[in-house]
Amino acid sequence: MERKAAAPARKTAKKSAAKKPRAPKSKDVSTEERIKEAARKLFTQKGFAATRTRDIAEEAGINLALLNYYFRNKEKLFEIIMWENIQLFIGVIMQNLEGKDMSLEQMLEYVASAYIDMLLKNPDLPFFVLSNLQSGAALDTAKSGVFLERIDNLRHTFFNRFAEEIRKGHVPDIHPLHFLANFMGMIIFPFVASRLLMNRFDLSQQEFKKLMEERKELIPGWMIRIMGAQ
Amino acid sequence: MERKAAAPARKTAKKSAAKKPRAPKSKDVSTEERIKEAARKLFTQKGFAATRTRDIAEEAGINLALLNYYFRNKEKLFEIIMWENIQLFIGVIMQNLEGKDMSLEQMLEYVASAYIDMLLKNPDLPFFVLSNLQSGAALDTAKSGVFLERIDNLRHTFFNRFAEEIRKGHVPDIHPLHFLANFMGMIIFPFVASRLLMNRFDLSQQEFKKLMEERKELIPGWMIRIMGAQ
DNA sequence: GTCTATAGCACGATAGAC
DNA sequence: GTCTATCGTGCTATAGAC
Repeated sequence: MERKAAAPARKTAKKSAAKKPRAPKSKDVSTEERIKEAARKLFTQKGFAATRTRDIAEEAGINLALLNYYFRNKEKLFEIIMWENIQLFIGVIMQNLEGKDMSLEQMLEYVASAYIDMLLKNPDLPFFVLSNLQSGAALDTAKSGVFLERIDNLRHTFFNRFAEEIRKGHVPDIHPLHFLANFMGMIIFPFVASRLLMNRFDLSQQEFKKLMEERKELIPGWMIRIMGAQ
Repeated sequence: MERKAAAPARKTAKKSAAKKPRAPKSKDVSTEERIKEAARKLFTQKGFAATRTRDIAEEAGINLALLNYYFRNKEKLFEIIMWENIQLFIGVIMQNLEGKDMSLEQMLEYVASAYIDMLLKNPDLPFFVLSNLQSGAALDTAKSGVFLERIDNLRHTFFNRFAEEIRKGHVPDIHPLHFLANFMGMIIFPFVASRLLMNRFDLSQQEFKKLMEERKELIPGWMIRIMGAQ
């Protein structure tokens, strides 16, 4: 009857997993950390549903059972990774700005530069974070809400100073959201659309990276122009 | 032994599915179209892996087996939705621009306005499209490549005229990618981060929508400023 | 074309030896 | 702490009646 493959939906994932000589990780990293590292990589790249615990175990070079020994289950592990990623993602924005007494332009330069550096190291991060904060993502919608609250409880130094700055001098009639969206969009969007852009302009990874480096200096200038009195 | 629930990972999805009186869709819509509509909704919201064929069937008000009757399997159905979404997503950019002889500013206005209208109607679209074009997404990486090629085969009227315009007059030393990334980022990013922004600024859906409407007129102005000679 | 029933497998989680 | 072996179930896909 030629049945053979009733549920072949997984052929994709299995293929690349074939053998792999169990990554020669140094033993000085604890097993728990190895699992988290593997989970971070896979969850961040493929999302919750598309990642299988078996893959995490293999990537970490340990047995599947250990995953449930250290972290209770897949979901718990995901939430840990999720929260760490969120902190990384928005942490950049609010580190050490309080009390630094910078000008607006200096702030923009500082944040843009730090953010782009971080994104060059973690290109998949914005997608992961944003996607899991939007509704209807991997987790229960209620869960996203919890994270959003937790985010809000961290004081947004940059957001606040940014909004304040706008209210003070620049552009009276325009909602601060506009400028924040522009700023973050200019920084983050190219990473979210990197494949599309690299394809469009026929760029190598190196060339793309170089352009992103350029943006560290360009973006603050653009922002100043945009925020000038209308 | 208290086993009972060996794989409780699904509690989330099952809950909301409880009964639902089989949506009173009008009969003049073909079954095939109903399935596609349901699939578009769910795939776009939750992605490939997190969407179950059972949910699609229920959402469409038909039996599961019909899904495989019309479309061969889950993956085939996904590819159809994927491609239609891509066309919607980048189609806006290149409709009727050829031979219209607009100024740069007019082009920016036209595209920004059309794009934002489309995004207001399909807020989940950018996430879906971008996420599935980046590597390591729902589908095999090779698949993304196919789509990228297909995209490139559609002539990018706007991209071309945009890049050309930049080369002609404005800003000689800056790579066109920068401006395209800025433009698309300003348009698309707020939708990708809508939850975060609405939460941050304490906005209702209505208020958010209104701000997006504002951006139709603001973005072209900002772009002109940015692209002015440095 | 549309349904019910079910095959068959892959997954997450656990038991239990060491 | 770490492993192997296995359970129970959710899933996709199909067979087959109507």
